[in-house]
Amino acid sequence: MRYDKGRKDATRGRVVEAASRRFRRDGIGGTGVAALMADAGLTHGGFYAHFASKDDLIQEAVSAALSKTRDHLASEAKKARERGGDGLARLVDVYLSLAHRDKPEAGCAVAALAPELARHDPAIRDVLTRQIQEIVAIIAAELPTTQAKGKADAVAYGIFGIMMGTLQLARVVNDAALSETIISSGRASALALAQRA
Amino acid sequence: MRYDKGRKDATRGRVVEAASRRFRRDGIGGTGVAALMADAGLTHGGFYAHFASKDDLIQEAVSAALSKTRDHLASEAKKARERGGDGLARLVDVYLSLAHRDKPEAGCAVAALAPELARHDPAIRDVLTRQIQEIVAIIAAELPTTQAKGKADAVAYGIFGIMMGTLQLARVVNDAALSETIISSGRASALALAQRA
DNA sequence: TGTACATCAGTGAACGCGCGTTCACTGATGTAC
DNA sequence: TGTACATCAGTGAACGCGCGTTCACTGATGTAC
Repeated sequence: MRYDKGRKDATRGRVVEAASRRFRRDGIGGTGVAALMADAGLTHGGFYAHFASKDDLIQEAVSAALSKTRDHLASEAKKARERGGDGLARLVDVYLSLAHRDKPEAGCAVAALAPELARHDPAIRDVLTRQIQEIVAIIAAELPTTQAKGKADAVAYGIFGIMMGTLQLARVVNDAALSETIISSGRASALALAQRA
Repeated sequence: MRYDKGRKDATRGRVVEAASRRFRRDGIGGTGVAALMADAGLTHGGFYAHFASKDDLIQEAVSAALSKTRDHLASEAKKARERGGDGLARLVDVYLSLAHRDKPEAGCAVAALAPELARHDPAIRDVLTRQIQEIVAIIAAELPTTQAKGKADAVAYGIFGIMMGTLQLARVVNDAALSETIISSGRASALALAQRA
């Protein structure tokens, strides 16, 4: 082995990171292999030394993005709880924020890509399914009263649906005031739903 | 004029209809001009006798799709009300149904295309913004108690967000049982939200 | 310590293909005589 | 009523371009001597 053991892995990580940002910002179909390799400081030809195909990268990049979102939401909720605050309210505020609306490339991959991913390979959707369940479990764990697990999960799916749908609505609408109204309506609705648990 | 006055308009309508179905099923980027012209029984070259560009058609096709969804939801809610039933419950059931989940090409264009449309021209998003407001107004009109309009609209945005987010979740998940659970959770949550108005 | 070498991550030209768009044309049609 | 004609909706070859992928190569590197 001529180069450091870690060097190729580091490069690969840079490509995954660049792809995960580009995909969320421009869509998967809207992101070419050449563009994301350039983001990682490489030329397009090197791509196939790291990945079998674009589909292979999609799976990894989407998975990496969602893991980060999951960890971020969990840690923000935990921090708020430890400060004596409301973990769920913090989670909802972080997700339904202007910062998240305006930075899709650093945000939730489900909100950025759900319809496009629904048209992709089962392999990609398998990974996604597991990760959605993980995020929903984190929401369920922050729900106020402890009831039957099924009930908490049902409410948590409703809350994730409202967060993700509201974020997309706020992004697609072409009116700044309306977009902010939508975000605060979504926050209030998500929290109201939580009371029901 | 050599052909009937209505003939060209009829052809144009067929192209818009074919496009609106294809876009919702395969995505806008995933639908080529040649494919949608073939759906309408024509060859690709004729496209520019009817539309200035693909973007021009996108605006019209998305608008046509959403108008139909709006009218369908409004008429189903009205019929239920006239039968003495709950208009909003009917609207939610129609939207969050397995039939809607499995037929994106005939369903809500916002659920099928929101993230992709958010990346398009302001002209397209302008039309969309107006049509989303119309759909939300229909939901608001079905809300149980009459309160301040602002409050009803806020709740209605929450309900539309939950319907659309839940439908996308049910479509992207690769597990039939989970998908059905998500849909029924979404229904219950949307209805619970309505009680709050 | 200094040099020759084998490795292999990364380069960039080339591939076949489908895209949106253009354009010279064709041929079915309604009208004028 | 029958024919010649002008119209123009629709055809299909061609365009330049960017896509995902392949492949012969280059050159920076760690190691062996």
